[in-house]
Amino acid sequence: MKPTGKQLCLDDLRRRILAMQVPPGSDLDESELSARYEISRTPLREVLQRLSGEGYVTLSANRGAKVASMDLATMRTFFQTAPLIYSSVARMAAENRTKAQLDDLKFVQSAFSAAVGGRDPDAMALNNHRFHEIIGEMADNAYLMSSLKRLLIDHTRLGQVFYRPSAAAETVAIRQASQQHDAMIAALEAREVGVITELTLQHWDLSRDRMERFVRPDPLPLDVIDFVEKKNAV
Amino acid sequence: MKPTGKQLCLDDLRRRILAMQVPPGSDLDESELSARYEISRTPLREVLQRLSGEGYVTLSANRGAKVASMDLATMRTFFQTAPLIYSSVARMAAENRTKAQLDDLKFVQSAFSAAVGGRDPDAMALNNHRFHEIIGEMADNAYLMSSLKRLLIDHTRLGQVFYRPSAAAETVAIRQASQQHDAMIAALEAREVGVITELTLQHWDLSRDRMERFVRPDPLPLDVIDFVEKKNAV
DNA sequence: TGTGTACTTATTGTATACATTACGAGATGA
DNA sequence: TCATCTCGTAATGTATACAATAAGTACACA
Repeated sequence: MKPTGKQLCLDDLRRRILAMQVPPGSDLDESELSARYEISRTPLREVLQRLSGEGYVTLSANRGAKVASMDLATMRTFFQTAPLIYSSVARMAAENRTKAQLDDLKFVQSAFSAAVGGRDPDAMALNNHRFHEIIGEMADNAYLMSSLKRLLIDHTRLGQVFYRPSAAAETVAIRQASQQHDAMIAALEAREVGVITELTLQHWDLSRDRMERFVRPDPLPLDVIDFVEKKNAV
Repeated sequence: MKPTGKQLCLDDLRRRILAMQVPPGSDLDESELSARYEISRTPLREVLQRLSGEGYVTLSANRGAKVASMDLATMRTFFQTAPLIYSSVARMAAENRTKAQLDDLKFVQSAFSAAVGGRDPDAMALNNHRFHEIIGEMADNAYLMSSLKRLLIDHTRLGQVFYRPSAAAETVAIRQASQQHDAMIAALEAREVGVITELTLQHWDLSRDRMERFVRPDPLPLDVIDFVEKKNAV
């Protein structure tokens, strides 16, 4: 069964937004997209409506679709909300997970691990996204799932920095994150509620630390600033 | 500016679903609805897509739209999740509320109070819904808002019992709820985080108590059962 | 009588033409 | 030179015709 162009469009747009291949706030042109995915505007618009419902894009009347923006206010809310939802979801996941979901999770984690080994930032980001989405599915809570998915969109987009190691410290952190994934799988398998909650918060702290470092980077040492100024003066 | 039929359709469907005028799980026929609201199927489908994103309806491929169901599993999750989200939202609302939002809230509460006086169950349910939605807007947290809105849909639908007083105890509870609303407004105005959290949980307890009583009603006294059996035997 | 199968019908999904709205370029005036 | 208005163009929003899919029904056959 050939995947219908509509489904392809939906998946691809999600992927491209998560990978920041289309930057936050950018306009999405209906004609252009319908041509690209070879579907007419009617189903394309349904895709955009759906992406809007999921928080990937925002629609405004007579103005079309924009990729959801990530301004400072949004990010502040993100950092405030994520630990609450993540830990709640993790607890419920340990209580409600099924065997099949656990197998899914292991499979995705192996893909994530492979991506780390192969230094493929997009594959890392997307598999990490899916990893945490599966934990959401395990929790089996439609109410929290909607919040979680929205958080994960922004988390994955912010995390792009994380998975594109500019410094050696990043690769160390990525391996540490991968190990935390393994530990989380074990805790979920054993239904250890206390352990999964603690691991989830540690995992969050690691991630937050990296992301905040990006938002507010370490100040350059004075001599470097000096160097840059001299260079610009030439 | 005449409200476009599409907006009317959206609002009316939401209202009717919340008021249980269309029961959970019932099918929504596209042709019928497009005729009723005098819009063509294209914009109607966009309305359904949107309602699906908000959790009012569920869509399945080639099977159309159904009003979101309320099975036992859903309700179990609801009771588990609501206090977490409600209290978190309330706290943030106290921190972030604006004057304009507070005025909105007072206005809606006066409408709610009037509905209580006028014994208008639909107006009570809808104004109560809006009351808590405004508190969500005050919190200014897009992530939690999506969860909150979904919770409120089911809360309002379950609450239909609450606002259609069969026993005298219900009217007493409704007046108590209304007084709690007033207290919550005061706490939000004063930005008393501790107070609003406490009030929110009390408000929840009151509501939950009534709803659970509906789900699992008090058992009939034995002599009544006896009477019913005799009657059926005739 | 039960079961499987082809056909009919009703409903959803898609394409396309048309209507409407927003945005910007250019003209006109102060 | 600047502001404002008008109009053209390009986008989004809507209606409708058509295609594809699913459910129901009648019929044949065991």
